[in-house]
Amino acid sequence: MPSVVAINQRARSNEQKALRRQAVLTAAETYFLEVGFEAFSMAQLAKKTGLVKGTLYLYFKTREALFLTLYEQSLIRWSEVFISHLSGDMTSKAYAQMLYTTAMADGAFIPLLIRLEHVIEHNVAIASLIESKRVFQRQVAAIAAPTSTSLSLNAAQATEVVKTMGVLLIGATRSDQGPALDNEALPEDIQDLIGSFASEPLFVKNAVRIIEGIRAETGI
Amino acid sequence: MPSVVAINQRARSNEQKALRRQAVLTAAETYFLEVGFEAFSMAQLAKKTGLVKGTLYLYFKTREALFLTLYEQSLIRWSEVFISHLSGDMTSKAYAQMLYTTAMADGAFIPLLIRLEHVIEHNVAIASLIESKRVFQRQVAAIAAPTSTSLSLNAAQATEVVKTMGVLLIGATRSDQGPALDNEALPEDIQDLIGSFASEPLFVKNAVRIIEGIRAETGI
DNA sequence: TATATAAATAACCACTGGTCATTTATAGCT
DNA sequence: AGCTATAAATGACCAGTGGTTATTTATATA
Repeated sequence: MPSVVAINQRARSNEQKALRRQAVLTAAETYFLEVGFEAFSMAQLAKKTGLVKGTLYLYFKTREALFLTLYEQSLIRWSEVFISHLSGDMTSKAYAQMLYTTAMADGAFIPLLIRLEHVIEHNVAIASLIESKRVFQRQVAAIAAPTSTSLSLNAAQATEVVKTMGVLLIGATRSDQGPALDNEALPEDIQDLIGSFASEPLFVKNAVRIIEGIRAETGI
Repeated sequence: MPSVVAINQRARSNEQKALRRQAVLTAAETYFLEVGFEAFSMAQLAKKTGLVKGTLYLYFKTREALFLTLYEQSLIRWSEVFISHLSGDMTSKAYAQMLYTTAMADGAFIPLLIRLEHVIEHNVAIASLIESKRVFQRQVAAIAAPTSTSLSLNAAQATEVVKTMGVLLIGATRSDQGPALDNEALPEDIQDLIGSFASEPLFVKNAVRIIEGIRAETGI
């Protein structure tokens, strides 16, 4: 009764099935990091896993269901890293910078987050969607607690900061999602324009403005 | 020499071709508003225009090239409406509210804006991309000028406000892009969560924080 | 060792965006 | 008025997509 499922073996126990499912997810994440969301094909993923396309649909109802799971995992993973980097007393700038750095360091998190509502949530069972929202809610709470002490905010303020940071992160990192125009054949004015949307300062500066704005609203 | 191109006629002059191209764009926008980005198919669009799929590719190199043009047109259209609603002296809240309202009123603008970098720009000739960025730059400048007087900011601050508002708008309207779960069969905690991301207050509140943050940085 | 079960398969489906050799409307010339 | 060169329009075609399902087959159990 092997607990590891080799290729060409069948996953029969629940444990084996969970293992195979996770193996698919791991392969999917690697493949996703290679080719991105749009070029990601289920047939290719099947080849990478050594399974066949139809088998993948035994483990995930749709392509988007797979991505939703990938998103949940990356959200949890990033949250834990971010929380572990929060310290007792931080400036809003240090906090924002740490949030940005840890989020960017997780290659899958932002690209998945960015496509959540537009694409991923549109081809998923409602039950999965609800489950995903609950995971989100739980992670917001998990981050809000240390945020409250790090930034000396009350609980409601900390929760608002966390939620708002997510919103800002999505907007600010948009420029990183454009095509890779590695060749600097772009005219200078366009390079300047793109440069003025560099995601890191865009995020950090506005995160600070928002956090300080929330803090200032204390007594009102 | 008719200047209007009827169906089953051929567009030969440049003027006729431009007209037909615009007719395709108009049909595309209507169709887009009906079915959204993901369900939009070139074959269906062909049927709606009375042309044939291959003919569409005479006017647009790719599906995304069509969407890029639609985006440019909606950007210009919205800019003009927004500018026309700016007055000499506005609170940052009134300004933000007007920006949000006019942007939402244009059904195509935000859904296209949101997909610009992730999808649209990835299947378009570099020349078109550059052209599109120039249109963007021009509209930012066109909005920044009245913004400067409306909010009593200097030119650099006004430009930063305009650019940052775009970033925030994308993040804040994300929740509107989720699947239409009209049925209130959602559990209450999920409804509350979704409610806490209502795009309008999310945008307006944080826009004010950012504008006031930028204003406060004047003397530094 | 035989059998029931369900995991895995492979052929299949309708569809997609995009291409291109062929057809044909028509502007301009004789 | 009729001819011809041009290029707009067509439709058949392509490789690929996400997803389905009847069939095969590995394997736990009796």
